[in-house]
Amino acid sequence: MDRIIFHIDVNSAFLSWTAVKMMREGKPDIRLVPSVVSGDPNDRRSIITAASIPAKKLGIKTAQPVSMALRTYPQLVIVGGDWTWYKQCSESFISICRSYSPVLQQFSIDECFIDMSFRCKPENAVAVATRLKDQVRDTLGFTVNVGIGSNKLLAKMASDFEKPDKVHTLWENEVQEKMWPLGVRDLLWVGKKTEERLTAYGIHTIGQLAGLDMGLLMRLVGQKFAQQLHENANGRDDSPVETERAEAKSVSAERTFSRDYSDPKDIDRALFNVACIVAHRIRRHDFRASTVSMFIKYKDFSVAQKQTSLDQPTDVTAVILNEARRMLAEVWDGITPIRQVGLGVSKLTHESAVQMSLFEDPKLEYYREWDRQYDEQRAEIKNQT
DNA sequence: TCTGGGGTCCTAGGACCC
DNA sequence: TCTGGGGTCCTAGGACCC
Repeated sequence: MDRIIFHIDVNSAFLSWTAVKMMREGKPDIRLVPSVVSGDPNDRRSIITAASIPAKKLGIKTAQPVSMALRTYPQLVIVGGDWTWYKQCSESFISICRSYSPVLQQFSIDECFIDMSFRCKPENAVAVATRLKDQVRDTLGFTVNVGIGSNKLLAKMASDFEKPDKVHTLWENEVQEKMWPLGVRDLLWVGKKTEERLTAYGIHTIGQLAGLDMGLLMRLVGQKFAQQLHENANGRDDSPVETERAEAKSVSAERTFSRDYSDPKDIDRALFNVACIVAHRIRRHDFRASTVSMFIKYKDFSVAQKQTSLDQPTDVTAVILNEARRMLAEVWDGITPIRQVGLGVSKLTHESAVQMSLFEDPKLEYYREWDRQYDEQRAEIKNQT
């Protein structure tokens, strides 16, 4: 049976959500002028998290440095983000979508898929999607695009057509007309590198990709990816709408310095901070990690990274930090300026560590107590906000 | 102009075991 | 003494997503 999938995507999410909040405070609608949301508006190293449509028309793009956008348009309105507010907006948005179908997969903070197969007929899908989109706009104050297709890929591609506040269909019989003329870069999973490889062989459109010889495609992008690209370019995708949220497979944190640092004390302080954040996060989800990884990024954006396996899974900050410090000493000469440090853990389990008191570091109990106090303080700070 | 922060999945090569 | 092949785990690195 043919499925009916909706992909709902908030238009310029962070920017729209900030605009709604500002308007409640009696301020003008920043969606109507060139404006952007960035991490820290005062930091020259910040990049743009979301841009208004007028800003996009000037060539300002998401992920572009703020300083670059200011050069394009000095009067650009720059606002900071508010995660607490964004989470509230996201929850309200998702709950409206869920009222249309319980078979919902949240794809990110501002996107979801719903399976409407048993909820509407193909011929009234557009009417239902329009109702959903209008309901979000009229009750929450921000707009969404709804893409309709017979699978997730087509629905997602459709929601990316003209914006904002629009409903588009991309049924299988429309693939040739609506999707094949698009550039390969518009196909989901085709990024910069893949685009370069494809255009080097004269493959510019999704239609050309759809008809490409599999042998050649495999040599260009690898076997598995080739198969997926070939299916997707032909509009095929049998992945289900996953209602269960998958458990995290890794947790990481990273910090970019306001300028490049080369003093080991500064680097160690940053490593300490990210270790605290990562370890706290895994404890909160009752995880323990068996792999610790760290990386440093230099001025030229080249990265040196290391990863190591632990004998026993841990959630102790000091254990994770120690491994990271050891690896840092292996990859860094102690002189070359560093732009960014990061630390991550993976191979997560919920197993409690096997207690081998005979061999266990006697300091471990002290470390755990330190972590308990850290977690308590974090909880207090959270309660205050 | 000078590039954030948080994730997922895949591939390739080496070590080790049978 | 020299040889093969498969399976699994580990690390490094690359590409993509929002």
